[in-house]
Amino acid sequence: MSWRKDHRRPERGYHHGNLKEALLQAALGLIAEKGPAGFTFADAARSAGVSPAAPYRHFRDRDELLASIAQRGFEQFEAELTRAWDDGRPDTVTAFERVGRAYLAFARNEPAYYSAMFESGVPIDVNPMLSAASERAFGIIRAAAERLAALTPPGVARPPALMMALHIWSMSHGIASLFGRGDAARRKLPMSAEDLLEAGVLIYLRGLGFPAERKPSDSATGSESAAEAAPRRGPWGHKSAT
Amino acid sequence: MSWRKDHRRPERGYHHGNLKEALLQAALGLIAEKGPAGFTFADAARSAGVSPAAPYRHFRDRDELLASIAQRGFEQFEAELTRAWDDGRPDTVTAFERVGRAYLAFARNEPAYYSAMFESGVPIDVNPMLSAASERAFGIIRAAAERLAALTPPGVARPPALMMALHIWSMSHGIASLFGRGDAARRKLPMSAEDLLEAGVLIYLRGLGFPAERKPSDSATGSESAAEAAPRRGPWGHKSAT
DNA sequence: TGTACATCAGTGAACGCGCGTTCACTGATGTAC
DNA sequence: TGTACATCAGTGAACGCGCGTTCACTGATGTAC
Repeated sequence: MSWRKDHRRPERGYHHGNLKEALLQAALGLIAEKGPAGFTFADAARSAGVSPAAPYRHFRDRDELLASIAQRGFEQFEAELTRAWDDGRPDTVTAFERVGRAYLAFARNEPAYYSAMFESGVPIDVNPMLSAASERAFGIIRAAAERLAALTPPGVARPPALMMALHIWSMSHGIASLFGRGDAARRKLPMSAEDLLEAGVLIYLRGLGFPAERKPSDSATGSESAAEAAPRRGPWGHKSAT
Repeated sequence: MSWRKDHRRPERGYHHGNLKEALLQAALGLIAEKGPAGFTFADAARSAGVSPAAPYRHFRDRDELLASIAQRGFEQFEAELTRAWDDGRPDTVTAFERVGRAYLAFARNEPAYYSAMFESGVPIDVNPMLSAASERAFGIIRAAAERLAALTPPGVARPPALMMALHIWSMSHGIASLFGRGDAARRKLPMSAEDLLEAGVLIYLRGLGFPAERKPSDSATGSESAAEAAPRRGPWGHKSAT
């Protein structure tokens, strides 16, 4: 087709061409297989098909590789949460619950990223890029909580929006790490993790005055649909599909 | 004092005398230091002052040692939760919140046990003794949730008691693993983990109809104090002591 | 009470292995002129 | 367009290390008689 250099088959001569990326992918695969503690720098090199010394051209050590993966994970996580939140459409509560489901979906679909982010022991604070990425992801949850806080019916005592965000994050993370993944160390559940989280969030929201006393439209944004006022039932009535 | 053999000084001759116990303690200390992934069988032997072959007399391998620690952790955990629950005294809601605090306290005070139990990758299901111990610990939370469920005001939709127990467990575990320990990988919080959990549980309980519509006494047991009816305020009004 | 013997619990030397890391090197690529 | 040279990115051999595990062994303990 084309004779342009960029389109050459990646025949993998002496130079790999994109080893950094290949190492990240290889490590991700190994983490998915054996957990974040179960892969080594040499493993990643072997899996990428290069000599054990090659990774040193791209990462100072294993921790730097792991931190890169965690950072990328947080970025992808943020993107998923942003998409789910969809700026609070069609209404704040619906979007909020969707964020919760997106959280679990990420933990389930990207267990390697998730464990690199939360279970690998990578210190978040010491790496500015990493902690910024982490903050941006949490920022989505926090922004959603702030919109929710602005809607809380008057007269209902509520904590700061930050705290609400932390509650939702904690419950999501707790469910994800106790029940949300397929590995053998997790406990069996008589319901799906998704149903468990949805019910928990619903009860929590009810404790904040939602949706019984919910306003017909979000006065904070003035753009919510009438679906906002539709009555909601807990999901614990129907059997889980899982 | 006494010349009885049992009272001899443990002069550590050829025979250790209590090596199994010593290995468990040594491993516990190493886990506290470096995490459950960061210790080795040889480490434990060295730390207990014996040759690297000695542990094989007591444990098949590192996993069996780790499982023993996790089991012991669950037993101690169960004891703490039982003490905190105190059979629902002086009233169900107060005792329930106390269980939550005990959960966090255990995670904070016994991080080595906690991580062996929940973060070490030990498969719970395949070891009957271990999974039984785990079930007994969770049983305390479930029993508390069942008492709570029996008190739920009529007309308030609520999930099965098992699900309520899982919600509380998940939120507690989420807070403990994200914010509850001192290690560097955890995130900084503008409040204490205890306050965060207490507020979260209060909102959750409010979502179940507590305590606003709470009965003056637990009709389920008929033995609760009048404090049951006292109004409760969220802890988010006062500054955290931390 | 004493003795012979079996069993228990730990020793220490040895092994093979894979890891992290360094090193001089070399093939490939980019660029100045 | 061609050439010389600098730089880049990977090689492969080597090292020291600690781990898991095995092995024949031996000191200590318990017990039958």
